[in-house]
Amino acid sequence: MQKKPTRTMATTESALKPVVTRFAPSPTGYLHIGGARTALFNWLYAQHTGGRFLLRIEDTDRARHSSEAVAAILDGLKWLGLDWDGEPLSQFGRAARHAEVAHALLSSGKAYRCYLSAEDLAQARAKAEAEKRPFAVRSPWRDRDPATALTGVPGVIRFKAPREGETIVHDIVQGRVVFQNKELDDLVILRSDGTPIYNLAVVVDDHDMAVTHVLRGVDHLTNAARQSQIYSAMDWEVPVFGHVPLIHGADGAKLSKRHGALGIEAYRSLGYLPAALKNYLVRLGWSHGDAEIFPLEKMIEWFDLTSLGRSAARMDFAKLADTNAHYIREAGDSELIARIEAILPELDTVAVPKSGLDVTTRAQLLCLMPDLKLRAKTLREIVEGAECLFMRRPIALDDKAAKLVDAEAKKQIAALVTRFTDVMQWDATTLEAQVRVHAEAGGLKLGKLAQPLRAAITGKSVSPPIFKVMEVLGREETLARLRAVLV
RNA sequence: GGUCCCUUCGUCUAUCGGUUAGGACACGAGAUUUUCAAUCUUGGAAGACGGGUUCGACUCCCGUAGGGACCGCCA
Repeated sequence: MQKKPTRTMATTESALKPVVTRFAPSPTGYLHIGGARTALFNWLYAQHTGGRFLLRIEDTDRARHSSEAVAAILDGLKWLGLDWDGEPLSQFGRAARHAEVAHALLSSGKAYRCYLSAEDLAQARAKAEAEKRPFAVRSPWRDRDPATALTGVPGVIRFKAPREGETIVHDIVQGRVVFQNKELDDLVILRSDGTPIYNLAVVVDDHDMAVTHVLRGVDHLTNAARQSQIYSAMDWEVPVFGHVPLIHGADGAKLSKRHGALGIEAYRSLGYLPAALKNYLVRLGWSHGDAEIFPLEKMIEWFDLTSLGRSAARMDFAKLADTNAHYIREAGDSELIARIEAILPELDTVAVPKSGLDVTTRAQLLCLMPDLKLRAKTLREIVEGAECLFMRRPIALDDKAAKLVDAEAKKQIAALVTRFTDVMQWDATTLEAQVRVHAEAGGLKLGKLAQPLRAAITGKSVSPPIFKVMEVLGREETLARLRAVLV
């Protein structure tokens, strides 16, 4: 290595070693919000240190594996912009290596063949429960001479966990967590069919992939203890563990479908921006002083493991919406249109062309976008705000709108129509000027005229600025809509 | 039940023994306004409880209560 020491490495900015992190979902369902957050944390930390972020699919349980789920997870990560290094690794494909390690443990006396049947175990468990006694597997095969191994019975390989002393997990988030070894029993590492069990596979893979930092949900904390024991048995270096708190529903209970344990693709089709979702997620359990908005570069620059909190956070859709509104306002108009078009087929709340926008509508939408995005918290709300563009004559007026178009209003509209017919320049400024002149002449407040116009043109009492809508709709369409309420 | 973890405004959080306990979202009031927003001003709102340690605790220690996670030949 001939690396010249750079200036930055010597200065105050700590020269962090590039780390290797990973995200290791099991493909049993979609990528949920909690998974997205752990993936984000891992990704951010890798970026922060200039390291690598790897992806591994934990698919050793073939019965629960689904390739659609894998695809959904990859799509979700891509949508969020969490790109991984190299090819995603399939854990299943490494079964031979896992078995090899299990056998190495076996021959070094750190594991043993166990012939306890599932029924034996179930009985022992039931008995312990009946006696209100904590259950731990105590296999009679643990200390038996390996030569007495049964033949013809498949059996499993169990890890010979230490019975004395304690196992300490040094966790960068949770601190020093001590487990008494007598509480940890001998876990199966290789099934009777020769396939590996999760806790073994994880250790072997993380080691082989040279993972330096394992960031995952606290639900894995006890696994960290058992995994630490396997690391020691293999004489491998234990990675840095960081067990992040889980995300709860708004009521503090476990996140269920009712609360919004939606797949990431649901957030997409609800009209959230990936940047907003990332921003919201990174603030759940992590902070950087009073900062709330993190442009990606800042997020990467500031993200650290020491500022991760230890308590569970609740999902707050109002805050997510606010963050999303912020990113919508910052986004480019054509980018927003592209994102809207991407989710158009999934929009069921508004009458929009599912097939896509025609050239005219897209141009109108683009023109109105600066006004629309100021009023929307989600892409769906943008579309809802733009509904007047998708409407076809005759425009149906809702109750409030119908009320606004009373006899007096119709009189004014009739007068305005004549005025508009002669307008040279059909744009918002000119139109507004015309209406203002008319209002002044009649001694009316502008709202007295703008509201009926809005009602007649959009069918609603609220809309984007009405003169802008008129401009975008064009002379012909606008006048036609106005005349329609006069008959 | 056992083990482990957590506990500051309604929510997300700041505070790293000395602050009028700060910010953001949400909520209330006002200003502005062609509607709705946006924006600006402004208000209310918190250290679970009980003991210690200390000159001094939100901050450290212990206990209680509440919440959570894990206890599979699942991951």
